Amino acid sequence: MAKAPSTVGASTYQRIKKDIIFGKLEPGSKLKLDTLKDRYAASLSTLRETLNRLASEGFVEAPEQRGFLVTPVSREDLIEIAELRVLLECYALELSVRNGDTDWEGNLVAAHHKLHLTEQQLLRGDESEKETWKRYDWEFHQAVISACNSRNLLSAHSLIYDKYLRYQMLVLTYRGAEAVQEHKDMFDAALARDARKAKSLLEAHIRNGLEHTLNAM
Amino acid sequence: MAKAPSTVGASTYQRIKKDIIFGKLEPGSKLKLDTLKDRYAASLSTLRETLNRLASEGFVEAPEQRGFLVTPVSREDLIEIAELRVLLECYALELSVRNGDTDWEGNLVAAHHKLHLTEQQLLRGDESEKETWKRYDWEFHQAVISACNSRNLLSAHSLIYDKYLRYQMLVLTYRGAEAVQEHKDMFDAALARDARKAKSLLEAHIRNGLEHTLNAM
DNA sequence: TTTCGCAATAATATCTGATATTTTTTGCTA
DNA sequence: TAGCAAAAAATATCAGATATTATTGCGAAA
Repeated sequence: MAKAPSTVGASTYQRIKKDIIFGKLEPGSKLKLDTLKDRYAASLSTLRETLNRLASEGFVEAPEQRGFLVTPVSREDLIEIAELRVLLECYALELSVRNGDTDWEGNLVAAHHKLHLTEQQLLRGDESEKETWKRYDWEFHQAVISACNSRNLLSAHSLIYDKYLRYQMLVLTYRGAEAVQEHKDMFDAALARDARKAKSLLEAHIRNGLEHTLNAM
Repeated sequence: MAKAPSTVGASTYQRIKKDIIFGKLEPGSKLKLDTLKDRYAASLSTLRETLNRLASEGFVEAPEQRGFLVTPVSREDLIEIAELRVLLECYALELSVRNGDTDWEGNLVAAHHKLHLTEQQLLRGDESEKETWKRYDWEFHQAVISACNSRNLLSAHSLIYDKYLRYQMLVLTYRGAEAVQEHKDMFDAALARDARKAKSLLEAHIRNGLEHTLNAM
């Protein structure tokens, strides 16, 4: 479960990234090195390494000679990200559904099961597990495309997924039963190896999420 | 032309990246900090910042606790990158051809002109300008998709283009007249706003380049 | 009052050097 | 030759120090 990073650098990286995605570090806010030093208990050099990395991933901006700030958000940016996610994830899905073996199926079933359980909890009003839910959402989408056989594609997707996720966390509202159904349908189509159908369901799923998030912004 | 970066960090970044892409730093080779310190005249901290950035872009690997190395190359990786480039660039091309205004056309004409001139030189056997040629190749492909209206897409494309470029530089052979023709046809189709045709030409262009590079590896 | 310019203050980028850890190498033994 | 331990080399991390650059606040000029 990707825990316990051995080095200070890796751990700071994960924590800051998470804080950006989950909104604890507000979009557009200045990242003053001295402040971060206390907050994350890391040295200046380590922090700068981390921020450089996040800058190249696009979670942080680094205008020359002016330090760092959390990348601002905007409707246009969200739309771009959602469209890019559609492009990458649908493509990966197609490859994955074509290539997936028995292991892939097993993993997919497990991932959907866990996601589904958590979604049921949320529907019942138990909102205590939002972070868990998001992890399972990630694991599910990841499982679907995991057999695409392209590390490069997976890593591009992972980046764009995280950026999309930040916007979802920003508005903090749960789409509810519809999303549950969309996951279920997509899951079924993928298992049935119906790539075309799965793709169109996925596309709709992402577009609906986009719509929902835009309305809530 | 993106020159004269004001800070040491920015300049080191550009230089190392360039050296990786153009093969001066060999794939898989260890990047020892002390050595780099001399070679790039930057301090340890600055170097580590730079390498972290390059690591997150995928030009460098950073196995924990073991420093840095130039990302190795492989046939599979090249294929993945080429396919991803097809996906991103074709998509961006479609958007761009639909949205492009007069400025876009003007810029495209200029870019193709410069590329074409340099290609003529290369055909005549003047290989002295390989780096220039590649810059114009980039400017041309960039110009085609520049009106796609998505910063996120453009930056993803830029990254993948550079990775693809490294493989081309690795084999160092020029594809010649065919490639020139492909550029020309694509240029014409784009100007004529025939997105479908331009896309299929672009796809073939990239696939042919891939084939060529694979054979030369 | 608004604007401009400059001094004071705060923050950044960069470097050097030190330390604790971890990897890698070397060399010896079984 | 396999295997292990000491020695050497590198790494990750930190704590200052300095020069440079950005920001802020205030008084003078319009």
